[in-house]
Amino acid sequence: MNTGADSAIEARESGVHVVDYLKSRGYVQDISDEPNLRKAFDDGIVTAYIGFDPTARSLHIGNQLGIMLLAVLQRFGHQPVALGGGGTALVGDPSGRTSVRDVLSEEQIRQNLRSILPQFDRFLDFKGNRFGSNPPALLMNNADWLLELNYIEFLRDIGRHFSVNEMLAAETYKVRVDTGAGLNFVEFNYRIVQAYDFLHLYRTTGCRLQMGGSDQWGNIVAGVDLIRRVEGVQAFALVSPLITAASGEKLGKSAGNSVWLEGSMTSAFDYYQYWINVDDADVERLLKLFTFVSNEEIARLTSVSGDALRDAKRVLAREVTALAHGAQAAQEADASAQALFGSDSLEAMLADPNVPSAVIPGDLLANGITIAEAFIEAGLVASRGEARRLASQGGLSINGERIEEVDAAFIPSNAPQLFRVGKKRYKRVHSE
RNA sequence: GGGCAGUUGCCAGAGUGGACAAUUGGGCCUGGCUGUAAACCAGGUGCUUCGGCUUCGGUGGUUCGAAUCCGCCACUGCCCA
Repeated sequence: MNTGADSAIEARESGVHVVDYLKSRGYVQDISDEPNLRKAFDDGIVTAYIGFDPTARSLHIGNQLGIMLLAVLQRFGHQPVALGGGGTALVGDPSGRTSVRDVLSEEQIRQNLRSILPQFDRFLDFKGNRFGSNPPALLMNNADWLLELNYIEFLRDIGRHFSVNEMLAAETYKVRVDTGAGLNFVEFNYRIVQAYDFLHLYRTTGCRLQMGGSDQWGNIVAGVDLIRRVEGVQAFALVSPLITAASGEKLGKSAGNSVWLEGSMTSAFDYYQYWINVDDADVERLLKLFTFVSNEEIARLTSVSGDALRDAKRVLAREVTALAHGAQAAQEADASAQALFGSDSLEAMLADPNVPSAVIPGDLLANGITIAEAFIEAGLVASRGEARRLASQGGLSINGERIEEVDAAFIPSNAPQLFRVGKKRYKRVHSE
């Protein structure tokens, strides 16, 4: 089932141009000067960066497209830079926001960065030559240079290159001004700060390409302009389309919650489930964007329709989970999914250590609890009222038996019991 | 600095003294049909020992009774300077 092959590495070996590979995969929405960027790639190692906002203590699926862009470039022998926005997060990007963003504390951001940075490790190679010949990826934090900026110097050297008229005309700011939603001065400066990042990276690492989602186009081009004005050098922008699920929902949202890369926030099992549950219409696109499965294999997998498309989803879920959580975790998540959904075997589900489990402590059981309370203890429902509602709608079961009366006494068992809410939420519950 | 408007449940947004746990839409959840998909249909969506209890930016009042009236505070927007 695991295809094993890495289409980016194969493409490089067979002489496909990076830009063509990126395009064939659907990563490219816009490039600032494609002919010259192609030339730059041909002439040697290109250093490229993407910024990541440390607004939470883990990256989520929404960030993963950017990681993939970096990962592809590295497989083609170029140098990716993952930039933690420790400094810019203190400012807050107004792009795509209709209201003023909450600003996190410096300490909060620092903590977030510490836990985020290791997550890149599975996708990128920080030592070098893991994908044939390739330079090591770099990890940087813009707080390192932004925090020590001198305001007056910055205004004099950088600020003078920016036209307020031009900025006000930009969609990002215009929307906020026109709708009267408000835009404070700090946010207004975000673009300038990000442009400065690009300049700084050019100066310190020779970075000449910034990538990102299409919503970042304006910010990236501002950096390209700044580098041209200050250094007289051509830099490039490459942005990917904004990826939304067929449902119109933002990618990476499950029931309105983000799907995280951090296993303690979203388990590998749930992560796998997110991908296997994607809309039929999204499978092909997601395989191209989030895996290294070859174009031919993807075409083959998605040429079918109906039920058979589930094989494609399974490949998607396995491959992406392997990237984010490792091959072992992907294998286990896949096996668990088979146990839960592939058969009706209660024994299989109960025996599966990868199905999330919960423990009901003995001191609670000593006094006797109701079924509703047991579900609350297991973390499957929030309140008795909810348990009652679900039961009346036929949504609760233990070991496959529908619960009719949630106020009945819960009967503990020495063996684990399979609690279920709806079709997809399961827990193996142990009574102590 | 001055004038005006606003702050309601996950979101949008009704409600202007009792019939309000609060109309409606979206979202979400459950059931049915299915393929762990989509679409569609139905129900649900504060907590509860089912007696009640706690919610409408914060706080203090008025009143038998306040999301609704009054004072102060905070935040947001608009207009003027």
